[in-house]
Order: sequence, then C-alpha cells, then structure tokens
Amino acid sequence: MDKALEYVLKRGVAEIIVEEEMVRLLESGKKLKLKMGFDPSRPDIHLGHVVGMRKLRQFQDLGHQVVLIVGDWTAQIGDPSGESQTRPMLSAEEVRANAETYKKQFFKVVDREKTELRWQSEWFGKFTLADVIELTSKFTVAQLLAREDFSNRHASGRPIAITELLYPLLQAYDSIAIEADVEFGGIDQKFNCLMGRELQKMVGQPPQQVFLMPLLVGTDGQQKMSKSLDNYIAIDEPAYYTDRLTGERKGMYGSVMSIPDSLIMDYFELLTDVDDQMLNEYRKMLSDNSKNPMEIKKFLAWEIVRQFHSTEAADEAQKYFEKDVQWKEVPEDIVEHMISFQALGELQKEILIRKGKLSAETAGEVSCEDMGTLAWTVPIIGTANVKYIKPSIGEFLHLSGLVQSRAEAKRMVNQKAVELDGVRIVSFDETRPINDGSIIRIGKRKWKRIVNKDAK
RNA sequence: GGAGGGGUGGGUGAGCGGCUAAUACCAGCAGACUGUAAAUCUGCCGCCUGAAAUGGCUACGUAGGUUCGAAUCCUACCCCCUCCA
Repeated sequence: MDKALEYVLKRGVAEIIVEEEMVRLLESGKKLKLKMGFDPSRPDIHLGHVVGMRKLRQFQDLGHQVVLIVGDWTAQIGDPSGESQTRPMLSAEEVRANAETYKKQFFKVVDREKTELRWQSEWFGKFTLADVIELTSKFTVAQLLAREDFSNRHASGRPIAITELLYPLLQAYDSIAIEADVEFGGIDQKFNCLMGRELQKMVGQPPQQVFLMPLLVGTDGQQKMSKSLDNYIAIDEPAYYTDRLTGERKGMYGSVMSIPDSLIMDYFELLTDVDDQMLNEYRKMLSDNSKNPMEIKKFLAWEIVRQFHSTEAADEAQKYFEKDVQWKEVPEDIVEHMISFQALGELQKEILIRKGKLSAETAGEVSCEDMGTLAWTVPIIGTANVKYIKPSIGEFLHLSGLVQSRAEAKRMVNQKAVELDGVRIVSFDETRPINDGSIIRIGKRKWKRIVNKDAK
C-alpha cells in the first residue's frame, strides 16, 4: 500500500467500516465523496472537532471531495447523545449565521476548494408525511434500540423522545441524498453512520464506508472534549492575550499547557503532523522520565498554536507563557483599571461618617497621611485631590470593583492571593499607599494597573 | 382516563420540621510544592455587617398556608417523568 495512504488510514483512527472495501475504493482512483455533518445550533469549533477535520483534509490532499452537510433539520431534534434537552427551534437567520461562523473556522483546516456545502433543508424541505412514513417504515424499534444509548435509557426507564429516534434516520437519509462514499465522524457517531449504510443498501446505492475517529479527551483529562462540559479549547481562541475585563492572562497556548501530562501523546497523535517516529521518542522520554514532560508539552502547545495562528504567534505565545508562568514576571500589557481616587474618597468618607467614626465637620480637613494612620483600624480610602491613597486593601478591592463582592475580597486576601506593587497583602485591613499606576495582582493570572481618573 | 415518582446552589445529587447557607462528588478559585497553568497536598467556594465567635438578609419550581420554627408538613398552580389503560 502507498505510504501516504497508509498514514491516512492508520494515524488517529478509531475504526474503519469496512476497511478492505475502503482500501479498494481508495485504490480505485475514484474521486470520493466524503460526508461530514455539523450541527448548526452549536457553531463553535474546538479541538475535539479538529480531529475529524484534519482527517478530511488529509483525504482532500489525496484528491477527494468533502461534502459538508448543515444539519438544519436534525439540529431541531438534538443528537440524543447523553442527556438531551429539547432544543429551541432555531430561526432561519440564526442557522445561517451559525453556519457562517462555522465555515470560517472549518476552513482553517479543511480545503475550501474541495468542499461542497449542502443544507438538509434542500431535501427535507420538500418532505411530506408520506415520505416520513416511508422512511420510518424501513426500520424497526428493535433496530434503533440496538443503539447503546437508547437501550440504556430504555432499560433504566428514562425517556426517549420519538424525534430522537428519528435522528439517526434523518442523518442516514443525508447519505442517500448526496450519495456519500464515506461518512466521517467521532466514534460516538458509529450507530448513526451505520444506519446510513443500511439505508443506502435498501435504495440500491453502494453502502458508504464509515470512518471513525477517536474522541479527544478534554482539558479535565476525564471526559470527551465538549462545550457543555467546559473542558474545551476553541480554535478561534487567540494565541495569548489578556482578558480586557478581568485582566486575566489567557490563550490557546496556555490552554494546551493546562492539559494533564497524560494527554500529551493523544494530542500529538490526533492534532499534529509530527511523525510517528518522533512520537515514539516522545513517548519513550515521557515513560522513562528522561525529559521533562513540560518541555514536550510546550512543543505541543507551540505546534497547535502554529496551526491555528502562525509560527510568529506561536513563538510569541511561548515567550509570554515563559515570562508569565514559568518565571513569574510582571506581564508587559496590564489592563488598566480606571477609578477616581476622589470619588472613592468621598464614598469612604460617607461610610465612615455613617458609622460615626469620623465627624462630618472635620472630615474635609483630614489629609491622606492622616487617613492612612486612621485607617489602621478604620478602613479609609482617599480624600479630595490626592496624588495617592492609602486605603485598607481589602476595602479597596471591593469598592473599586476589582472583585465581585466584599466576601470575595476577604477570601482573596485571606488566601494570600493579593499583591500590590510586588508586596503581598496579608490582612484585609492592611493599609498601603496606592499611586496612579500601581500594579495589583489578584490570584496568579489577574493583573490590573490602577489609573486615577482625576489625574487626567 | 387511572396509579405513582419528581422539580434543591454552575453541574450531578443527598436531605424530608429545629443541629441546614444546606452532605457528597465534579467544575471553579487560592496557597504550598514543583518540572508547567501538569500531578500532589491544603484551604476557599451566596450576599452584607464585624478583628473574630456571633449577627442579618436572600436561597431549595411558583403562590399562599400551618407552626415558636419549613427545603422539609398542608393547599392551589406550573413543569417534568414512569407505569397501567
């Protein structure tokens, strides 16, 4: 067998049905129609989807054609994998918009030139009840219950909606509609894809081959990557960036670095073109501890960022990661947090007066230095026209909106997670001067630069 | 049409008159350690007040009610599910 062909059939593949037929088809020289469906109710693509997309790309590079099916009908049913919820009906515009989003991401991996886009509504839009009856009459309940998910739910008395039973049938019909030669999917799609085979046989079409990929485990190291489990890495995530709202350091590079070490090899195999020989070396280094897994994972992160961004972006992300995380340097681009020293001062004064800790008459004369001293037991923040303030840090975190609630401020300070200009804050009432431009860190990833609005 | 089960904090899911802001697990957050944002260990994980123990408020589908006291009992309503027909 051709080497390129062998690679495509072996690397990152869970199961091929029927493998010999698949090989024969490929060797026949025929340009194959490769079917892949997508659910337009969820337009976000993450690395879990990339596994299949990469495989499609490999086949395209061998000259084959991808047919991407927008599941605008099945989206309304919901794939009955796991606990399905009845989905809200999507409007035509929503579906269209989602499809656009999806395409933009999809073609980061898959070759646009060799891709045909089809909508389920092209054929289901014309469906009549008679057609539905004809389609459903071809299958029995027992056949559908063969699906593990259905039989489990049936056995344990959990509900199965009729529309859910319809899902595999609709997906199978898609194969007829486009005369698919091969259907691609995750291993969890096995049943649905096989239905396509059955149905094609019934109408006299040559049955499609089924090409199944392993499921990528998510960042939690436990379950398959999925949006609803929030253990995913989106492919449109920037390489490395600072969240403008929270000041948190994030990005694709760091997301990959946060996967458990045990997943490194799976990711390499399923998400990169690093050749098998190298992979074996990495595997060996990981198992005999001859190399720090961190180093190997950094290469993985670099490689993945390179694919979805660029070599430059990958280099840069790596550089930032090293500075931020490994060397724990103060990041370069810290998000500014605009506050008014004066307004905070007024606010604080009001609170103090209300509590009777400061009298209204003398309040205006208290200088910020005095305030600082006072603040030993009484948390004070600022006064009018000050260049700096010397508040209780805990109080400050809360009043300036750096944390959600006072309780959170307390928690963070107690957990020693707060640092002001490089000095760790050890108690809620600790008072320290804050200048225009002071840098505050809350936790390991959130950085903010304090900017006094009044100074403008 | 009949019988029954259920709706609890981001998720799963205990509790079934006071000891319950509510067990446990997951996720999240923090610290320590480190070879990384891995692993491990420890802690936190509704809001407000207080230095803190305490206290107050809001919360267990919705609306009422019983009670000194309710997520827990009663009534009505909404929603979900199972079985029988």
